[in-house]
Amino acid sequence: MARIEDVAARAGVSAGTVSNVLNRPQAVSPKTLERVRAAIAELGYLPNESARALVAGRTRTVGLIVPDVTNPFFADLANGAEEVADTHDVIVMLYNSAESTDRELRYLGQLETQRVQGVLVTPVDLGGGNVLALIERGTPVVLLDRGTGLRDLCSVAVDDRAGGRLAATHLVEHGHRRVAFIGGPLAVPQVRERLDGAREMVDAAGGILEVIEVPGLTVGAGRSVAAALAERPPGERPTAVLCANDLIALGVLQAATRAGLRVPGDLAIVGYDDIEFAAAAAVPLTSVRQPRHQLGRVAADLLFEEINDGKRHSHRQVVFQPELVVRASTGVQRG
Amino acid sequence: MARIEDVAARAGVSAGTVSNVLNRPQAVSPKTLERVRAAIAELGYLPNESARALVAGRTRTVGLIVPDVTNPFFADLANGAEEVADTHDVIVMLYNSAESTDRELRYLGQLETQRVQGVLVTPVDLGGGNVLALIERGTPVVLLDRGTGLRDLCSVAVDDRAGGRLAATHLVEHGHRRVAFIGGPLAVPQVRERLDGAREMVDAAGGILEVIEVPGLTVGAGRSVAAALAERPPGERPTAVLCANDLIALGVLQAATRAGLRVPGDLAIVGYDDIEFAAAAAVPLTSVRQPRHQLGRVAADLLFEEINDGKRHSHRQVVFQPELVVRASTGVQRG
DNA sequence: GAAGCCGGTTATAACGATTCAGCAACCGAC
DNA sequence: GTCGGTTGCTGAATCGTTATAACCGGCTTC
Repeated sequence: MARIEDVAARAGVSAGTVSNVLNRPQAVSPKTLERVRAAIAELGYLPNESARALVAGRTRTVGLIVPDVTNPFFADLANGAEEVADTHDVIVMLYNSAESTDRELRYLGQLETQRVQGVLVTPVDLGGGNVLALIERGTPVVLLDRGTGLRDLCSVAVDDRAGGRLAATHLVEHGHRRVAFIGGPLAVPQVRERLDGAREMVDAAGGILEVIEVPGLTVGAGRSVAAALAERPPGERPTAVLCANDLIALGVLQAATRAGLRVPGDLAIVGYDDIEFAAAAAVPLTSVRQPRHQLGRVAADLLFEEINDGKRHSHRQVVFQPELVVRASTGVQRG
Repeated sequence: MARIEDVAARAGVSAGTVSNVLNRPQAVSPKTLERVRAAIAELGYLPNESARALVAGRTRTVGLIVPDVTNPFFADLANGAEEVADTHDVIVMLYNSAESTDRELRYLGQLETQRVQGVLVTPVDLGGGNVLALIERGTPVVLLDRGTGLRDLCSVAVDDRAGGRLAATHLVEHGHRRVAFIGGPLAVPQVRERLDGAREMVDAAGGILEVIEVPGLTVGAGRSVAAALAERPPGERPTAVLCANDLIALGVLQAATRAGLRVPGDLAIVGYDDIEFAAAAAVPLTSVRQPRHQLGRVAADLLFEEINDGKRHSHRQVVFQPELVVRASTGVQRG
């Protein structure tokens, strides 16, 4: 593969000039510029990034570690981050930790030996143990959607409590007074916050919020809860459920329909995340949407700010507001 | 950040010895080994990959470009590839082309300037135009799940025709003689092959296969087809549908149930891909499963074979056999 | 006692780019 | 015709690592 010297020889100039053509073309005369460019094209020359990184002391890459690539939330977020990185001439390396601390640790290590400029990461363990070591050794890090508790770090997140309030307010305004919150484990901050927000509004309306904790945010969990709810006499059943994510909501929808409950007539449903399937469900789902793409963009902005400002950078925590998308599963005004 | 010289100074040896500790510890005396390792730990030294790559003339990375990271098929495939890469001490860089030729081209370019050892890619355009340039300049490439037409390349894929046969045979054995195939665009080789396989078996059984082409493999497409089918008088309606993927199948399931058709009583449904939602659907879906993980592993194996064998490597096309997962949507034996 | 060997170590030369001081050629101005 | 000032290019040093040849006591071996 052609090196810069080969190009230089072919164009009859020195290597330094070729480098100038590549990096500061305005410092080269039009005539040689053309000659060198021709040589580059003829040889199919591509600069060696390793050599560049070595002399520059930094690579042109940042890392992005998400807990689940198959979740559209993170795919959109990744796109947003990439757009911003692009404007900085930086490549985003994407990794899927799959919620595994081990994988996260491995990837962080890889990114560090690769000397990436910075890392965007949704930490698996909320204390951010793996991440702290990186930071101490000087790699800029921005936290995504989790671990906002860590004050001396940049982070972006969505206000889950506000999301809970949004969903609950919507139900209350539709006349619901018996509402169930389905989600879990409650130890997950995201779930907890959504619950707290919901409780706040239901309480304020003088309603009753029943909390049904489930082991995971899955379709299966939603189905078994709905099956149990359907068994109750109508008077002891909530008229609406607020689910911690759309998967649970879809499960509830399936099992409830199956058991003969009509949605939203007998049971209104609100989901969370607004995944693609939410709109495509048998009864399109009302859901809380998060500004995913924007989240990625701002996270990347913060990261580059930190990279460029160096020591005199002050960390910021950005919190986005979610938005309610109303569809058929909560029906029309009631009561 | 600490360099190898810093470690050497601290341990009272030369840089060469530190390098030996890292790369050929058996060539170093136990005493100095220990001293050097201690120094490494104390300084938190991490070798600079750019420098390593520069002298080695090759990086320790390969690229993986998939058309849709959110599709579990590719996520599993990526995991398989990564496992293999791990045993070669190589990092997998993951990219999402999102079916965009532009993005694919950009990523391929990035990978090439990064001097990756090789690339695994599901080409967006089936001719593989973008990919050919890479290959000509000497980067080993293995094609994933597409573009198997290109003979002088390594590739892995799943036998879609066999998948179609598998699904159709299952329906025929359950007594179905009026079957509809729903999928499209038919120009997509995957879809076409599945259809051909299905036709083969339905024809052999003396049945009738109706082809319903849809613009895309989406839930919405499935729903509108099912709505139309439900309008027909029972005698003119197929008793079973074979869908080109699970999303269509889920759409059909929803709309059919909605219209009062019972699944599988009035309409049996077979999907394709066996995505997670298939098992979690209102009526769990019979579907054709592909050995996704294995696909990734073998693709990576082929790539490393090519990387290590160099010129005297002969390209291979590996084709996997799919597997039918029977669930409730095709019910019990009929007729 | 000289020659050869051996494990363990060091010094040195790459790898492919960028940067920067320095130099030649040319410019208009006096 | 000489002088400062550009402009455009070259040559050398440099980044952090690995590979390799050379070295060096200490030990056999004849």
